[in-house]
Amino acid sequence: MNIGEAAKASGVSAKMIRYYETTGLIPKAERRDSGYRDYSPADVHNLRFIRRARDMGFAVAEINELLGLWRDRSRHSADVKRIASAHVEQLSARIAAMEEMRSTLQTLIGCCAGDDRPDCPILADLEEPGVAVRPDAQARLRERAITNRRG
Amino acid sequence: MNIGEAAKASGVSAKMIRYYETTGLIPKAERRDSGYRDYSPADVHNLRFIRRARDMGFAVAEINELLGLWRDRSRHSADVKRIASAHVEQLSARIAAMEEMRSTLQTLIGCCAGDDRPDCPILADLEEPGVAVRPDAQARLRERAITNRRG
DNA sequence: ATGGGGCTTGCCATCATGGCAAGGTCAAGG
DNA sequence: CCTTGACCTTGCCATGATGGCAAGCCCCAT
Repeated sequence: MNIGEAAKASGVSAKMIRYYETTGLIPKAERRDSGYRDYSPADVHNLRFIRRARDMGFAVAEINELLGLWRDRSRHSADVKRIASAHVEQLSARIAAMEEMRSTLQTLIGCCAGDDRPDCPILADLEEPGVAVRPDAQARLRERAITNRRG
Repeated sequence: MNIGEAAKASGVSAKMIRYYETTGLIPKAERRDSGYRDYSPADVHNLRFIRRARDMGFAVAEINELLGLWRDRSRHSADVKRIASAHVEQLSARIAAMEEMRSTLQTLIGCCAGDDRPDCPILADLEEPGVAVRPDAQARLRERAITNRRG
């Protein structure tokens, strides 16, 4: 199986398959006389595992650990669970940070006329945080944003 | 004002101030005879705007647009609002993608004993999606989105 | 005048991915 | 058999925002 076929079958691009090989995430592929890499169904199975883990947001270093545990028949599921839990924590932290950004921006957007006049609470807040929108107005707007998405 | 003082006053690291200068986000700083960059309070004001916009997750290219509108006294607030709204959309998309990852992982984690035995639904799902857990969680992950960028 | 801290530039690294280019290989059809 | 087009190879460059390191110069206080 050529790298292009393996790519289609696994969902991992040929470019990334080569990259994973150079970084040691996957073993070096067999080569044919032509120099072409040759992949077995087992290799594709491996790649699909990687692809799936990437889809869940795991970093390559974490996937390396997961692959090790996957291969280790005497693994402890606690180790897998610990990696996954740490990743969930990381996801939660990033989600929270982005939600805070979004909330702030939605408040400001809700205060912006969005017409052809120059006055803009969004710019005003970037210039001097908290001056353009008083906290109580912010709180009201946040409530509306949550309960009624068209404020 | 030296770059270090400007950095402290603005919250932007000296390194990033130089970077913003090379990329043209901010104009080239005045230089003293020694070659040291010299910053005015207005420069710091500029940098704080940038810092704040970064805190809200705007990319540097977007901040460039925002700075242009900030300086333009004949701007239309609609243009600012459009940029901010687009960014909120982007944040929402990333948040949704990460929430789906988290949801899937939490389901799997909830099915994992987390002990010293090797059986692990997390690995099982990475190997063969949807076999270890209910099918509805599987359907969600099929949608794959761009998720790894910082907000 | 000396020492320590700040400034300069420049280069490297991150992380996962895409793109481009020059050249070799394979398979199908004339 | 030869051409053609699709595919493979390696290698280098770019991304985006940030940190680190290093060699060398500058400034101020003792």
